[in-house]
Amino acid sequence: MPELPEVETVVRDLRPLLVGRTVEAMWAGEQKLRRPWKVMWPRKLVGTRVSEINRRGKWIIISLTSKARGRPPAGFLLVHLGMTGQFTVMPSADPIKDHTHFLFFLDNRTNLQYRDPRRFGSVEWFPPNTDVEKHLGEKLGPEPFGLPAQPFRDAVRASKRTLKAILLDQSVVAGVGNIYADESLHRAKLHPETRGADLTDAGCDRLRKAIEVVLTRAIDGRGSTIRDYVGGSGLRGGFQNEFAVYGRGGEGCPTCGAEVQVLRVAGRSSHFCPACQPR
DNA sequence: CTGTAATCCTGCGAGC
DNA sequence: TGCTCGCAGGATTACA
Repeated sequence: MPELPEVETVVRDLRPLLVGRTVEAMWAGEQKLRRPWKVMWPRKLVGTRVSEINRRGKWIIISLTSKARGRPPAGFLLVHLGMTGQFTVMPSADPIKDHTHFLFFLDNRTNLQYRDPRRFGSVEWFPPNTDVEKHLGEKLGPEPFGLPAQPFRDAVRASKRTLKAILLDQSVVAGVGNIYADESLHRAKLHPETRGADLTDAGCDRLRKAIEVVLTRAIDGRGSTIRDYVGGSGLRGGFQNEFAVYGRGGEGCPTCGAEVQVLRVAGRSSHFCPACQPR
């Protein structure tokens, strides 16, 4: 579900609700997430305080600090929302929904909760001396904002894969998923099956800028809710109403009116306008 | 190197 | 209604 704009919205929502709060108690369910996690949690996270929450690609990084000397070590929580993850702060009095996998009870009668019906997400704890940015950076490409032109051209043209596959590859650019890959390709007027190696300088530059514009607008719209997604305070997104092609197969292209087509590319359904995005 | 399919899961809409 | 089928925002792995 969540791509960069959704994750960014969650982080922005959660920041004022979480930073400075102390974890007073915690609960974790029995079901496995994508990676083994519960056993890694020192119970001692109780008593720690949230000092920061940040995003890198589609990952959420929560920094926990010890509240006082002699208290247990804190560290970091690395969270990925997978397809259906929801990460919210809610009043403790609210009922707990199905598929909730952990709760952090905070010091102001609220709790941080992770809910994920399909359990494709993950939650991992790392010790205080971990360089989380570096750890993520080993597999993640750069953030898609303010990218310099030449390295992006080089990265795209180094591959003979389709543009769709390249955009979904988190090691090229971090944060783009199926929705925003299709929307970016439409904005750049590039066919999803075009080969990276075949792009001109101008094509690479259009694509780079299109990604940035699309993601920025999606963040402004608080992300896209197709089914499950909610932000950190439980609010749905709004950008789904501005899709040019995603989920609009058979409907008219907003630019030229031609019928939006759907193809399977890189194993994912890919929506594009055959007139605006010729091969 | 590329592409494809399967895998991890639950839920929902389409079609019969 | 109720059933089956296919598909869904992600990421990894095995295999051709």
